Amino acid sequence: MRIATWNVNSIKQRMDQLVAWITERSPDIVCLQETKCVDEAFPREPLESLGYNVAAHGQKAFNGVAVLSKFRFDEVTPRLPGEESDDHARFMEAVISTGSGSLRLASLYLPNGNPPATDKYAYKIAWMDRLIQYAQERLSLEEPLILAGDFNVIPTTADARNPDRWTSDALFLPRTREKFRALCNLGFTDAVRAACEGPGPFTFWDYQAGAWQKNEGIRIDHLLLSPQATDQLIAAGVDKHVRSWEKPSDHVPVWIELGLSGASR
DNA sequence: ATGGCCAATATGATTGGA
Repeated sequence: MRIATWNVNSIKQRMDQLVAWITERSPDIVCLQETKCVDEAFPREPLESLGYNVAAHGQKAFNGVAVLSKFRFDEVTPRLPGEESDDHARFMEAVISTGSGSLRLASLYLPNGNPPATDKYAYKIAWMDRLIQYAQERLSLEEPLILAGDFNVIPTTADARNPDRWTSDALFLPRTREKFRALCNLGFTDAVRAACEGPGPFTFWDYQAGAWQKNEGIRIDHLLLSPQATDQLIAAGVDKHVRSWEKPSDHVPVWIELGLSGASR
């Protein structure tokens, strides 16, 4: 079974690329971020025609997450617990019935947090604390669990082409990386790092300053696997070539292959 | 050469992204 995550930077602007990539990669489950689209306007039909169930949680203009699944949704729960007043559409948990039992996953879009000296960074850190709390509770279920999405965290110096350029950025500050480590150390496996030696691979290249042409990339889109999901990990990778397509997102798809059968859909 | 982009909005300038 193949599970992927992709920050598409507007679902409406990226439908052609999304369909092309799905056709090429045939993922069973896709977590999307930055759909930038209210649920009523989400382009469900072309995706349903490709055989996916669609669960979207969006808002006007910014943020927005979704999950596409060839398998049935048993539960779909928007919003990260822990702060009722947080109205950003950045998180959706889904429980999915696969041929090999139940799989719980979250499609998440962690706050950017820049500039660091503002309440935006405080919001990022508070959001990470809430994510840690959520993850701790879910790990206690001892089930296959996957946290997938745009974490807006560069975990280590191996995850940026030029780490020096990111030293004072909210994506790479020591406090940010410390929180990410605290999350991972609950028992998650960073699937791409487990499968690929660094430095790289990267998942984001800025539109500006010829970042793609110079390979000035960073790795900020991650798939974190619970021990029970890690037991099934076969392969992981990044579809870098998608960044070279016409009208690309600034992020590319990241995927894992799990040894769960997809028998009954 | 240290700057260069892209998407959404009651839009022609601003905000957010990273």
